[in-house]
Amino acid sequence: MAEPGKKALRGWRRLERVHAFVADRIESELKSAGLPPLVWLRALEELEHAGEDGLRPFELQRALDLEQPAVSRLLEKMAAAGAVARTDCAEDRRGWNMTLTASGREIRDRMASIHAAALSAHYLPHLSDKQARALDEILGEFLDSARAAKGDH
Amino acid sequence: MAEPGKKALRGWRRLERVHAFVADRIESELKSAGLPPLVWLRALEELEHAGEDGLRPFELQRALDLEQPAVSRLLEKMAAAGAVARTDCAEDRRGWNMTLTASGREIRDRMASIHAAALSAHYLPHLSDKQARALDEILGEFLDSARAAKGDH
DNA sequence: CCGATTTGGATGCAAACGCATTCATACTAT
DNA sequence: ATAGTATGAATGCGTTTGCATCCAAATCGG
Repeated sequence: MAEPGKKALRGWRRLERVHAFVADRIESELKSAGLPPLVWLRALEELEHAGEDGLRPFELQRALDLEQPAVSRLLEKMAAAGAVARTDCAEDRRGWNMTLTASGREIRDRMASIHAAALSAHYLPHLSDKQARALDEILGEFLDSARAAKGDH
Repeated sequence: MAEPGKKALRGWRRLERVHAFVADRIESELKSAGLPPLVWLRALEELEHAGEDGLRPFELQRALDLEQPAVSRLLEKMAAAGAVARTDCAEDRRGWNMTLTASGREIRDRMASIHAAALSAHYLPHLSDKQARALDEILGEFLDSARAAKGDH
């Protein structure tokens, strides 16, 4: 294989570092606020977005791109914490619908607030508006292209 | 706090997704080639870059931004695999110098090759040259800015 | 010099994760 | 109907991680 462009490779390393830098700070600020890890926020947002009936575990799995046992255990913990409720699933007795509870919404709000604060403190200050827009656009096109590549197997 | 710009926040989410997408593929291609995880490559590269005397564990820790026990165990495994060697440290009898072995260089080469192939397959194709350059530059400035922010405590 | 503190590194333990397996239900074809 | 397969979800187990602690050597203060 031809050696890939130096600049492009360096870009990937930098992306790794930026991700590690910001993700680290988000997680640690959630933790020091006594809140669960970031993946809960993703899950709670998916459930909120899904509306009344909630989601089946396997739907959440696809949305979050996690391994199946990870979802199983995540939901177990979230249910134990009262953030979600299992309701019987009429059309498939193997599974359940997981729905957001009032307490889950409260947790979601507190997490979202810490999350936004962490980004305001550790992400936004390091980008100009122009850079932030360019980044968003480039990464958006990356993801579109990657999804297309996955599509045509 | 004021609500941060929508575009900028979306940019962060996208960065997370791109990172997860590419990192996942790198790790899984290393694994299916029977090679150790990506962090070994980082460590081996640091050691190579450090030259003759190698590095102390705590130096590696700073370079890789890992927790101290993680480095301790990583080096334990790398030593067990013959990729690195511990040599006594003259100037501080608490620690060692870790140096690269011939076998470590060989592992490094094989990992670097898989790594480059994975990026060629899963990262580069989704960016134009222009986008890759822009990304590299924006993230470079981000990291400079972030480092500066850490510097002035 | 000598006690107190700091720093480099390892280790014990509990929680988290990845993988394979298992169980139950749903689908499919004959 | 029924055998065979495929899918949703949970669980057991070995490995990895994170945190706190611990030990030893180095540094600092008197």
